[in-house]
Amino acid sequence: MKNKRIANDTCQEIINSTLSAMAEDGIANLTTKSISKRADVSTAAIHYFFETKDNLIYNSFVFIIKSIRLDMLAARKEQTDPFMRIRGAVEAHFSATHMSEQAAYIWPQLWVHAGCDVRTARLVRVFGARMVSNFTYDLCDAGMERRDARLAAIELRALVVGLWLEKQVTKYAALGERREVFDRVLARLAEQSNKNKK
Amino acid sequence: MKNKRIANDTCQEIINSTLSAMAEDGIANLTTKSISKRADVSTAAIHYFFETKDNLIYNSFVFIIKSIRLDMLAARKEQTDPFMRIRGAVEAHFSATHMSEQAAYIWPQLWVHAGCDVRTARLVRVFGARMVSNFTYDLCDAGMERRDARLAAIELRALVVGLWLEKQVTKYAALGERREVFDRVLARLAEQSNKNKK
DNA sequence: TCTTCCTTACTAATTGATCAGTAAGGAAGA
DNA sequence: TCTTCCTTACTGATCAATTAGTAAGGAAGA
Repeated sequence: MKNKRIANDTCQEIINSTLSAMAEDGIANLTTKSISKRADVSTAAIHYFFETKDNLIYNSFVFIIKSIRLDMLAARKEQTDPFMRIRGAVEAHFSATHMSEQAAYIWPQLWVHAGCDVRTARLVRVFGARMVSNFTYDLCDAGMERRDARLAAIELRALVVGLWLEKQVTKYAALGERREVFDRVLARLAEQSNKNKK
Repeated sequence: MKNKRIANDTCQEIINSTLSAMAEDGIANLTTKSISKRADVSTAAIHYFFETKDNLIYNSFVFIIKSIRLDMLAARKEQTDPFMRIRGAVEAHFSATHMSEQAAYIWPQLWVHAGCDVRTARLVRVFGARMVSNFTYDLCDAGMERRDARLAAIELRALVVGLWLEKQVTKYAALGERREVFDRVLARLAEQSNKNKK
């Protein structure tokens, strides 16, 4: 309120507020006023730091993509076994530790925004492509042939997104079922790549 | 313009306009004015038929869900082989024949809206649950055990949604790859259920 | 003093919604 | 057949509220 020289913190606070407001009320009801209230700053501060509302939204998306990306990379580095790397990446995707529960609701908003904003579309595309690329690498590492690995990676990524959406939005499956589906797929892939090795 | 007594057509035109406006500009930029322009009626007409903007949005969502649902049911009825039924349902989901290309972009908007509207949330949940239920039935029909069928159905549904999203938004895979991924999964399930039969 | 960070105070435009009014047509009685 | 009456299906004008964005200035540290 009175402390100064914390511009970076203020910026971050505005971004956090943008994400939480978006998650709760949807992008349709996202206003500079609602953001400024949550961040406890004036609406003018938003324009001071981000110029336009559109730019703020884009930068908020960049922030979460980066966060999850970092989480996934960190989870990968801990593991040497390729399947544990995949599992770690997926877990980071699902939990996103430092993100609040609500922030998880950002993904569909991201996809929507990608539909009418080129920058956001690229952001989403690059993130997805990297995930597939990582999975492909891991599966090759596990002994799969390049082509099979690529297709399996695409399948894996689609599955992760689909299961994520099911958990967050559609919600027809029981808690254990989701986990079991994923475990089975991983087990099958492991079996498949072992067969290749022989 | 001047013709009256075509309320049903006008209603439908407003819904179509809502969907196309939503697909093009996103739900964030959806206004009664933009809808009324596309439908070539006054904004007052929108309120006359749908009372509130929110109610119009909900009814538009109901319309597409029903449309796709009908398409899927029609596709299922044509087939006797369980795997062909699954394939038909998925194809209907991907193509949505009588819908324009743009309308396909509605899904993420639906998921977003489900996040802050209970009615929409139920709509999405029921649609997803029915799809899983249908797939489970088909897989049982093919010879799978109930439990396996249920898990495979959840996997299948997640895969369909994930691949759809990849095609529409993320766009990292080539045209053939998507098809091949799905074909492989179906082939594997067929093999799996054949093994059970023996 | 200068720069950084942010507020108060504002505006012009747009928003969803409401209003009174009306043209078209069907139903019913004479 | 003609008149009267009522309902349906809208329109154009207007509403208060809200919107994103701006201009000016102040407080505080360097």
